[in-house]
Amino acid sequence: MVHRQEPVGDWECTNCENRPLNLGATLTSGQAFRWRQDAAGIWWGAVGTSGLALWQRSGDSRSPLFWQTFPQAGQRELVETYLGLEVPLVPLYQEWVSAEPRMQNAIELYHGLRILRQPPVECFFAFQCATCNTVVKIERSVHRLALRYGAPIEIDFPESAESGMTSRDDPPPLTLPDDPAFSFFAFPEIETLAIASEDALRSDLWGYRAPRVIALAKHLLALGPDWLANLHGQPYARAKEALVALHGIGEKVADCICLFSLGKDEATPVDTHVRQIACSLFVPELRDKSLTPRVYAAISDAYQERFGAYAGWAQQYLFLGAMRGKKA
DNA sequence: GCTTAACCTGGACGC
DNA sequence: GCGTCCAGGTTAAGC
Repeated sequence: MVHRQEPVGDWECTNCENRPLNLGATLTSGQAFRWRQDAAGIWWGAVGTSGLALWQRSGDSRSPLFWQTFPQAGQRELVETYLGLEVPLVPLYQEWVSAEPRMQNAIELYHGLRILRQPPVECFFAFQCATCNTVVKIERSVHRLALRYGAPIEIDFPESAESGMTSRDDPPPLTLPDDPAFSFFAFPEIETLAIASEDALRSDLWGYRAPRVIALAKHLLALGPDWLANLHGQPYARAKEALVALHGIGEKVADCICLFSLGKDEATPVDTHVRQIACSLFVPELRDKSLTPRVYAAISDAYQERFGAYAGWAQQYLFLGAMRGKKA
């Protein structure tokens, strides 16, 4: 990885006029853990074996999305798929508010928030780290895992561009910060994780989750290299059932994998925050109940009955509101 | 079928 | 400075 302080390429642009996007909320809403924003407001991250730089006018969900991919330029489909830009949000907002008027505030706050379509392997292992942990520490652990076992992604363009900010609506020059935090690595292969060192993972703050990561990688290898990716083509219920059958995967993590990487838009991961929201809005009778499988199912059903095929998307708006409210 | 404890770690908080 | 609590869960044992 070569750090450069001169521009590394031209921005490309996707028009978001009819597809609102809230880049900041989407990348910081606890779906993915390896995005970093530089001082110029550019988001840098890795998707598969590609590096991405993304920029949008702050606070404007209808601003065009400016992007660049590395080392191969022009991967528009990768960018649009990853950000779930094909989903028409505005009609969904109308449906959600009709079903639950108290959604209006969350929609206004996070207008353009989208569910990511992440590579399944990264999502699968990143959420192993989420058990009994904080978002800051999950980010640190996942970043260190990629740093230790992932392949470096070159962000080094042969043709540098003379891009300059000509108005406040233009993106800043695309310049990679000279900071190790902005080094990018592909997420490790399953084969690599299967022979990873437990001690190394523990030193990367994976704690008691370290042996589970290695065991799950071995299990995935035994199931076949495409087993996880093939769940994409299965119905939600079947995909979740297959995931929960793995030792170490519970309902919540299975739903996270389904929603954030397998395209199961109706999946509603029920964590402590989502549960509290559901009990305050929809199912107060479950407020004092333990989160048994039956209660988990009742809470999931409450979201899915109200918000239908995109219940997971709707729930993410409420979840982010709860998370941000707690931080504030 | 429900409750409880154990599992790592570090930041927040109270004293 | 130190002790305690808690954080986007899962599992297994005990009742």
